[in-house]
Amino acid sequence: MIRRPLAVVWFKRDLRATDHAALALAAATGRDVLPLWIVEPALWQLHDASGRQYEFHAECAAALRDDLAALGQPLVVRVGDAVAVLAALHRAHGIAGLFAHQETGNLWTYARDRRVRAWVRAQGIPLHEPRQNGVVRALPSRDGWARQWERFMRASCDVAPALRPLAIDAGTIPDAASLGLPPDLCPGRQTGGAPAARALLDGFLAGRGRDYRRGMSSPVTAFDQCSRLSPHFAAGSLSVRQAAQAAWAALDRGPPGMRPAVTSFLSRLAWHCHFTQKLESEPGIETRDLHPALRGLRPDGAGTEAFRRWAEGTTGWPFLDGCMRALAATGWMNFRMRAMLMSVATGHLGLDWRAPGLHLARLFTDYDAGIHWPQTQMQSGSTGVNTVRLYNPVKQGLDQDADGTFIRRWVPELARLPAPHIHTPWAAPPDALHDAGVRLDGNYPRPIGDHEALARTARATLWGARRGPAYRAAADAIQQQHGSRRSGMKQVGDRPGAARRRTPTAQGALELE
DNA sequence: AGTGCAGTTGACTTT
DNA sequence: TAAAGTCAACTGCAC
Repeated sequence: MIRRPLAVVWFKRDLRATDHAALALAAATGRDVLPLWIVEPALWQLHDASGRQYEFHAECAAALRDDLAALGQPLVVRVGDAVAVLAALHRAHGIAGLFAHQETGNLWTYARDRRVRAWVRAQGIPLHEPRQNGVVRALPSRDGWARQWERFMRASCDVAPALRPLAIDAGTIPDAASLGLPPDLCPGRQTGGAPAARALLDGFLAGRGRDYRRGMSSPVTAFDQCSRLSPHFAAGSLSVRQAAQAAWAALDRGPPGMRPAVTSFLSRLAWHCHFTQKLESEPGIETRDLHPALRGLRPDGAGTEAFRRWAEGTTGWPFLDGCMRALAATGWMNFRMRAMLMSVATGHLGLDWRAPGLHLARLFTDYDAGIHWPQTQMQSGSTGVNTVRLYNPVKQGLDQDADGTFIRRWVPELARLPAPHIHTPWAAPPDALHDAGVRLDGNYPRPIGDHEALARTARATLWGARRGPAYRAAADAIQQQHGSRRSGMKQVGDRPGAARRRTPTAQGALELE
């Protein structure tokens, strides 16, 4: 039998057929192209993985299978260890080249990619790893990063190539249970796949996002007024570049009045890559406090009563509980409230960020290590670069949900309590509680503590760790490596003693809303 | 019509 | 992406 060695395109978190450099490169070789998705059980067993994420990815893969079938060869799916699957394909068909996008994942996928790299080298198989977003591998310095981001995003996207059909079993996409994933009830989960992504993008730019800048802050409005593209970026069913180019097109010829929203959206696309770059440059961010002075500051919270109540949404702070429950039921939460959830866990409750970080990772359909772990450390005050930001769970509720609409929906025990008591049921008059059918520590808990006193303690702990001569030097080094050059924050080379003023835009250095 | 004053607003600092 | 505190300028109002 004459073997025709294959150009294998390994799809990872890039489950789309368009703007896919690895697919285009493979097709350009003229060889038969095998589009491959490897479902790795060990990856889905990790503590940051969940059923909702897998199901979303599986829907993306199913849509990709259809898109590729239309091009000539459907997606081939195999279950198992990546090296084992590739080795089996190599034995059966011969692999002439492996094509896969560079990607920034967690420590497990980082190690997995190194194993695959070692294997292809040993086999003499050429490996091609093109870029797919604004993240730069082996980046020597952050200088000029923003400029190269725009250059990459402005470059034209690859169109999907025609594929020759192969006589290879396409395999089936397994369900979550067969991978050993526990049941993960998420009735409001978003739907995966490039068509769903395109519909969200088009709808957002056509007018749904008109009030984006104001609407993103409150969970009452954010579910409708944000783009909701995050899970698609995480699975790759839409590329950041495809979104950026659609946004630029909307600025040129989209509906009038959308300009502020689209401009904000574009800046967030850049931030998406900015945060991923941090993890790409320093993968240890997943497990290690960025600033040495903050290591070991807080106890591991896993298994504690405080952690359990935080994770279940029964802290007794109604707005916080509502946010946690809404996240569990939908797989999504707006940025501000994500920060509040992490801030309360690591601030008021004084827990180390790792267990809360893993809990949130599993609840996020859009979990992406490159966004999540840099954000987790920032929101916990572990980077040492940013100021301590403790969110007041009651004040946020009064600001973002003044009339209690959101709390009523997600904390139905309190639904009949009128605002403003719904924000502070522990302080409500007994007859108001009675009339609303609320029994404190009966059907809704008293708060886990006095949030103002807890915040004072947290502030003292976090600011206390910042005193000491070694603190500033280490913080400066972190800013130099990871900070945005647009931020207006102190740069090495600033004159000592020069005013380090932060203008309102400079405060926005790490501002996502 | 000017004055005193309590309360508000916004800019800025500190934690 | 915070919140609380300080301070000065401002406002509305009574007299």
